[in-house]
This record gives sequence, C-alpha cells and structure tokens, in this order.
Amino acid sequence: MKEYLRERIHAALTAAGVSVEPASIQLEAPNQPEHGDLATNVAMTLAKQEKKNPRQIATELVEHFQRDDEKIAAVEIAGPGFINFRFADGYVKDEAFRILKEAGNYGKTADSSGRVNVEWVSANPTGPLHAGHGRQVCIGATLCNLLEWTGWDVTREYYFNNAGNQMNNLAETVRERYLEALGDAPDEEKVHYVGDYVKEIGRGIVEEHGEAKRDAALDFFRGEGEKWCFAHITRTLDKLGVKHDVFFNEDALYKEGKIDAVLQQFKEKDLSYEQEGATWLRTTAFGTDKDRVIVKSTGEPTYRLPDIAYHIEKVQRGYDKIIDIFGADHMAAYPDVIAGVKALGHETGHIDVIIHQMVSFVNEGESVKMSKRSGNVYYLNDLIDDVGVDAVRYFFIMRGVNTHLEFDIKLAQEQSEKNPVYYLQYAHARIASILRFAADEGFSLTDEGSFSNLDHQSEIELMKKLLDFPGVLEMSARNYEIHHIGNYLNEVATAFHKFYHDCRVVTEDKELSRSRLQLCRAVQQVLRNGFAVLGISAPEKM
RNA sequence: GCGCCCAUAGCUCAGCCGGAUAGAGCAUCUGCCUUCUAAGCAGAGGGUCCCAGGUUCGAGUCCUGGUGGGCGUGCCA
Repeated sequence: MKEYLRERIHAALTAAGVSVEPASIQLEAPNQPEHGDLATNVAMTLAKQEKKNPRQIATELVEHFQRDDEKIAAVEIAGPGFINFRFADGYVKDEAFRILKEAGNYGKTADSSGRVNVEWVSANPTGPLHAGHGRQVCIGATLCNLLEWTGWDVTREYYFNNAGNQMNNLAETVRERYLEALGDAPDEEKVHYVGDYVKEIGRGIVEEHGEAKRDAALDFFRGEGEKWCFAHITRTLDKLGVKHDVFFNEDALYKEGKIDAVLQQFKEKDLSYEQEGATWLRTTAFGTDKDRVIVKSTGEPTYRLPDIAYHIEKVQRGYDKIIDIFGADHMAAYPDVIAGVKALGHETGHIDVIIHQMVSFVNEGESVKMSKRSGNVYYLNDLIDDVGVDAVRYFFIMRGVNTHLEFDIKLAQEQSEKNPVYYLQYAHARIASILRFAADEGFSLTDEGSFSNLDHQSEIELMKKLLDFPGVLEMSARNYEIHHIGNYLNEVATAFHKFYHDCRVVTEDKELSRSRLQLCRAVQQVLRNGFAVLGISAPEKM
C-alpha cells in the first residue's frame, strides 16, 4: 500500500509540476485514528523548495491525485499540511482474508536478501551459561529467525573459545577437583573456577577412570573440562530451542596455522612491533587511544589475534553480511579486531556489530546478586527452570538492545494478565477454544470465503492490525530491532480481545459466524507466525 | 581522564528517516461474567520527555555543553 501511494503521490506531484524523488516521500501511520491510516508530510517538506505555502501544495497534490476507490476511501488535507489517506474497507477485508491463504508464509519475504552469518553466544567453554547470557542467546536466536523470515539465508555460528589461557585455568581447576574427589586436599591457588560444576567434572573423571589419571597431562583435564562444558552449554541452548549450525573452534585457527599467518602479515606490513618482550599491534594507526598487545611476553596470543584471524576466516567464506552480537562488557574488543581485519586488506563494510546492554535480575522487588568469586551464580538453566522457556525467550527480547534490561523473575513466573507473554498466548488459546467450540457446533472451515460481511469497527481495526505484520518484520529486520515484534503481537492480542468482547463469534447467523471464525483463524495465524519468530509456543489450551 | 550506552507517568519501558493532542503494561481507583476461556474488556487519575543553549515551519527525536547512572578503558575474554 505504501508503494502504491508513493507512486500515486509522485504522479500527482509531477502532474502539478513539482519534481520530487519518490523515495523521499514519507508515509507513516498517524497516531490519531481520525487522521486516517497513512499520512504524508510531503507538502511540508516541499514548501521551501517550491516557495509555497504547504497547504497550497497539498491542495494541488490532492487535485491531481488519481484515487482508486477500491483501495482509498478518502484523501484529506489536515493540520499544517498533512495529507491523510483512509483505506477502503473492502481493500482491508480482501487483504486480510489473504492471510488465510498465505498461512505459515504470511509475513515472509521472498528469498533474495543474501547469505548472512550471525555469530553469537560464543561464551567461553569454562562453565555453564549464566542467566545473564540468556539475553544474548535470545536476541541472537530471534534475530536469526527474523532474518530468515525476511529472506536471508542464515548461518548460525558460535565461536568456541577452546584455546587460550582460560582453558589452562579450567584444566588446572579440573585436575584439582579430580584429585579432591580422590581424597586429596585441593590447592586453592590452582582453583580458578570456584563453581561446584568443576567438582562434578572431577567426580565424573573418577567414575570413569578411577585413580588412573593422577599423573595425566594437563591436556587431558583440559579436554575433559571442554567436553563437559560444551555438552552443558549445548544442552541449555537446546532447551531454549536454539541451535547453531557451526561451532567454530578457536584451536582450529592454531592447528591450521592461521594465527601465525596473520601475525606474519602484520609484521610484513609493519603494523606490529616488539616491545618489552611482547608483540604490539599499531591500533593507534586506526584511531584508537593506545596500541594493544597481540602476543604476550609469554608467547601466547591475546584474544585479539585469534579474533582477527577468525574474522578474516568468516570474511573469506563470502557472506553478504556478517553480524556479531556481544554484550557491552566486551565492547572494547571489537574496534581493534575490525580494524585489524581491514588493515590486512579485507572487506569489513558488511560486518555489523550489535552490542546489547547488561541485564539485572529482580525477584520480589529484591535484586538478585551474582558473584563469580563466591561461586554464587544464577545459571541460565536455573532461570529456565524457574520461569519456563517461553517467558525466558520473551522477556529477554521485549526491550531494545541498548537499554539495560531488568528481568523480573516474579513477574515472569506469574500466570496472570500481569505477565505479557501469557497475555499473548492467552489470545491464541482463546481462539483455539472458540474454534473447538465451533467445530462441535458443526462448522467446518476451508480457506475460501471473505470478510465482506464484517463491518464492526473492532473487526476492521483488527484486520488493519493484522496487515501491519509484514511491515513490522521488515522494519525490525532492517534495524535489528527485534523488540518491536513482541510489542506488535501485544497490539494484535489487544485488538483481538476487544473484538472478542464486542462481537460474539458463534451465533445463529451462520454466515456471520463463518466470517468471524475465519477472522479468528487469521489472527491465530499471525500470532503463530509471530511466535515462530520469537521462538515461543502457541498453546491450544491454557 | 577518555570511549560506548542510557535518562520519557509511582515502577518497568515503547516512541521506525524530526511531524498533528507524548503512549503501553504494572500499580491505584470505578464499572462489566445465566451466553464461544474474566489469564478478558471499558473507563479514571497520573508528565519540567534530566538541565541549559542551538539548528527550523516544527525537537522526546538532530547538534553543543553540563548533571546523574551502567559498561569498558588488562600482556583476561
């Protein structure tokens, strides 16, 4: 509809002797319903160029506007020079009915956007995911779904940091806990990770190998620790319905010599230098405040070097777009990495970085304290057990990514109207119930029919709301702003509940009942499609 | 100190390229179930959009400078 109006407005302006770029014609839904369904401010933006009063331009535009009564019921000039368009009810009804035919595809864009790689979670395999990780898990999973819906071929990737010093620390901790499980006193100096899960790993090794591994090399314990953590992390992700296509192992970069290759290139281009036994990258040449170490004096690379090699790897795989998601606490890492990749002559313009702010947890009005040092950690598994998968998936994406998120555990547990995810699911279940009732009454529904006999204002408003779905997905995907989806679905649920309240669905009037049942099905379809993007379930009963 | 993010109703937050009278949920108050799910609907009250300048027909939105908070600023990731 927007495109149609844009084209007609452009034609009208051209006929009136005004030249304008079609793309610069803005159309948006007004706040007040009495201002119509779409409005343009084009007369006001052209006022200066044309040296005319905005209302005069608007008047000329409307005079030359060729209105198709099938689609547009009214064109009005209002306020300082807005032009308001009101859709014809027949158009709204026909479009809304098509939702039933498009069904599970309603809202999808044709596959043409290209290939995109989304890397997220990428938590170190040194322990279970904690509750705070949940935000990134859900943001990334939802974004991937959304990108798929809007025509992207998505590769879901997890960068598995199974190299580096943190793995040595894990290995030492595992060895201490293993020895402890055999009855030795642990050397607290070597216990880097205090969580109980490492004791579990230690006990597991005892069960499998007994005392046989007393003198095993650190590599053995590293392997055991990594294996356990990987299994644990993927199990948690699996619970949330999150599946990665690729787990990219950091150690592969070492094995394949890619770390050395990158280091060599930096040297050749004089982008690195030796100082105090370490190798530094001249990031100041890229505009940062100071140079950064990429190889420590111990000979081990810092995270930056493998990250650069990894990103080069991803760039070379030839995606149309590469998206990295990470939390604000890792904010400092990426500019150097991108700059490093670029400095070696690789394209970086198609790399988008999404930074999300941190999460705090509140329960019964009390903030939930977490301390890694004391091992007092609230794990993502615990959160899932406490509030359920759907609440986790929904709560973590209901706010914009660059504001802090306060996760109210009590609210998420609440099975009432206070809980926004229940409100949404209730609408779906309510429709399912109506459809069951209708089936008992002898209604059988196909995808044929029309909404031509639905004229109640609640019905028309509901249909209009359903028609917004593709646009909401498109806008959300374009801006990587997934929280709009949840808000939108809430509006759909509200419009449906209002309709339900105003219009009895199953009545003596069979034809009216049929149409209203079809409208219910269309609402249910939009909710289902939206839930599919968000990764939450669509209950038939509640 | 410097970098990024944030500041909108009592609370948690929306507000897509700058648009018309700034919105939602919760909380508070008032109505609505013999009829398809009241986990619902309707209504009321509640605002210095942090402050000060600037840009223009028009600023919650853009710019500058402050104030307050979060996260960084490691030879951790």
